[in-house]
Amino acid sequence: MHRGNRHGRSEQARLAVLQAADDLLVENGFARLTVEGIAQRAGVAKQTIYRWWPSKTDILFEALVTDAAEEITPPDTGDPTRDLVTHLCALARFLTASDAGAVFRALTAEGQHDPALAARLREEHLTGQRTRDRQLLERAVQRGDLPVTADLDTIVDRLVGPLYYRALITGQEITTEFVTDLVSATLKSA
Amino acid sequence: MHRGNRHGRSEQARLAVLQAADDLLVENGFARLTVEGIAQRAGVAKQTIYRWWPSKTDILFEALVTDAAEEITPPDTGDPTRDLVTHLCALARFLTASDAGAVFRALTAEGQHDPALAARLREEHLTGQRTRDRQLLERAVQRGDLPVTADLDTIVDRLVGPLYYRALITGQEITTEFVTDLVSATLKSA
Amino acid sequence: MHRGNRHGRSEQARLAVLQAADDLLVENGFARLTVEGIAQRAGVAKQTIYRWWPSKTDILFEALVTDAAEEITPPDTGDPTRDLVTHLCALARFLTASDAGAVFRALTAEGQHDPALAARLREEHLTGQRTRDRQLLERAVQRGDLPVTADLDTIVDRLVGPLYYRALITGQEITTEFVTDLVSATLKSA
Amino acid sequence: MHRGNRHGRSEQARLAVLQAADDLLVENGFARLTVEGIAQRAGVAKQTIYRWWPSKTDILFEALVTDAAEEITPPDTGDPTRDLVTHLCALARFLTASDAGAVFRALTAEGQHDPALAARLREEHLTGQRTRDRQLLERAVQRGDLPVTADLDTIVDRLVGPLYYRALITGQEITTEFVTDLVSATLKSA
DNA sequence: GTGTAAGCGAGACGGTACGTCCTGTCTTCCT
DNA sequence: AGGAAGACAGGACGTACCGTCTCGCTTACAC
Repeated sequence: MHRGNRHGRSEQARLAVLQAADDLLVENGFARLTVEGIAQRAGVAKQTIYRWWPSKTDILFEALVTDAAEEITPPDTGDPTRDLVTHLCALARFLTASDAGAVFRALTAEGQHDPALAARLREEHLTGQRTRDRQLLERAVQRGDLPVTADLDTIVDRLVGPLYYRALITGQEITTEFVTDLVSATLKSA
Repeated sequence: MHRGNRHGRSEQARLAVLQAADDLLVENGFARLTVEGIAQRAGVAKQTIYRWWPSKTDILFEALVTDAAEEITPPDTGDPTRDLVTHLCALARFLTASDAGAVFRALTAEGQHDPALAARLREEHLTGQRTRDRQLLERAVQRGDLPVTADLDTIVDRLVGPLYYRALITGQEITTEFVTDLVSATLKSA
Repeated sequence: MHRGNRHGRSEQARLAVLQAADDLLVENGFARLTVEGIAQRAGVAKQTIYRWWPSKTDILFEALVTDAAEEITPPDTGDPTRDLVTHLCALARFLTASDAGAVFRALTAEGQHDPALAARLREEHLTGQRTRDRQLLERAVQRGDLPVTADLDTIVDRLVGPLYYRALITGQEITTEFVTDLVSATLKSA
Repeated sequence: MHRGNRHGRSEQARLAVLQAADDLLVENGFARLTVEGIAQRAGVAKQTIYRWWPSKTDILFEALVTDAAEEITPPDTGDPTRDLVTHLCALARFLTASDAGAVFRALTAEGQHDPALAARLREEHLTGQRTRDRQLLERAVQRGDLPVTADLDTIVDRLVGPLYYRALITGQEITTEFVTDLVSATLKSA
């Protein structure tokens, strides 16, 4: 089980820690997520965690970046509007129902009182996410569903903002109908 | 300075605790906000805090409800669109720049891993806030700026969602222009 | 069980700690004596220990001073030589066979690399012990068994030195015969 | 500095370790003597230490045995009493003022809670030391300064006991006068 | 006007988790 | 093959707060 050598860390230990952190977060919530507990669950020494991750949020961070991209990569069926609805529904599912989404919510929460974490979250996750969101709008422009003059960034805000709002703030359900109406209204007004 | 008597709690202690909690949250962030610290800053015994508030989030909660309503009560100039822009700008300022907003962000963050807190936040703050938000739309309906068939709740989501998204998630600035465009596009498409 | 109040510490906790430290030292030896272990055995929080004792040696110290004096207070039968033998045998037993003696040996050991501890051990234990040792010699002087010119401090060294040497260094048994011979030879040569 | 070869252990590394252990013991005391620190000071890998010495006390042990004998080998001037005083003064100096003495004190201290170490210390150091001590007494017997019936082992105890006692327990200075008186009194009473 | 009871500041208590340090084992590379 | 490097599991360290408790003081109503 020991890997110890001069050329780098144990991949086994790294994955065990990420998995344990993910599991414990989902099981017990962020408040009860402790480095001590992660170490025990992962069968790893605390020092090994502190050696590679400055804090427990960094562990979650790594877990998030690893998982998120694949879960919410937009489809491309040739019908931008339909793809948009599909993609936003996937995003809603990610935010409300997936393990990675739980990690995202926890990190966003921490980011409220930790500007550095918030910044890192934007750089390493949100930027990529917005790029994926934009792709669909760019295809819509190409198809003529949106005017070339449209401010796509603002439109992204108008599309995903209500989803994040419902998922993180009000907790209202995000139905397909809600998404469909949101998309059609937003595209129409652009 | 002791109040000690058989008929009720010390208002002085209550206010000192709320103020201390608010200050320490803004100064040090939520992570470093401790009951121990609040007690010391407020010149109050820990037991006095535990006697009246189940947890430190309850202290913040009381501080929020006290402050929030007055900061974001919508105006009524007779011009619903203009009022809407004014109100949403005030909301944006509340979310990003006020002390009460910092408390709101902290509680929303905690609510991500504490469903009971999230529910309470909705009941005691968000519901009232959405009611205030809706009032403007109802006036717009009366003025004929919106069709009577419009689903006002959904429109509220589309209006405030992007603001919360920028304030809590991306951290992008919320300019008057952004709000103005958001309002006109949303009303147009409804 | 809790005492917590403004008028000082819990005597119960104090005694539990002293007893646990004493027991664990005898059972496992000094090397395996940990604050963690003492706290657990005593049913006390680590912080309670750190609050009242700067280090684990201080705990042992308190245990020693409490116990030692009564174990090795010299007798007075009117026969100084006999009393001397009795007393030195008691001292030998203390050094080699008693719990308090185990504590003494451990602290003396620590004192080898901690001058402050060594000094404190002298002040608070050894000085008293030597005073008790001297009393017998003073009585011997009064009886005429020793010349008034005798340097009693030096004689104490010659009497107890070999006992400490056997007990702490060579581990040889200290028989009554050895003590008897030591006393008679030492008194004769003084 | 690398020796890495196929022909047995590096004498260079061995000496560096012994020297480093000795230095660090004198500089920082036993409590702060760590295998990690010795390895770093000696420019040697931890594993090299663990390969050759079971524990850090074994390192000190080897250092002691190497140094001690030569420091306290008794002289032979033909005057046993004078030699005895000289030798005991050398012993006192060894115990209180030499580097090897510091190692001896540290090991004796450890021996208080480690019977195996204590036994080894007796076998490999103390036995030899006592033999050297005895030689002088045997010469004294040959010269007629001591009766042939004298129990030399007991006399050794009476001579060196007070020295160890002062050096390790009370910390009193060991003056030439003290030693001279001790020797004359002891020989007289034998 | 005295007695009683509730709220108060204070702070010790048993605990949990923190982040650091060192141990002794192990693996890999270099010589 | 020996030595250097260094990652690993384990576990004690001393610290910070947690939430509970008991204390002795200070009121102010109730008798």
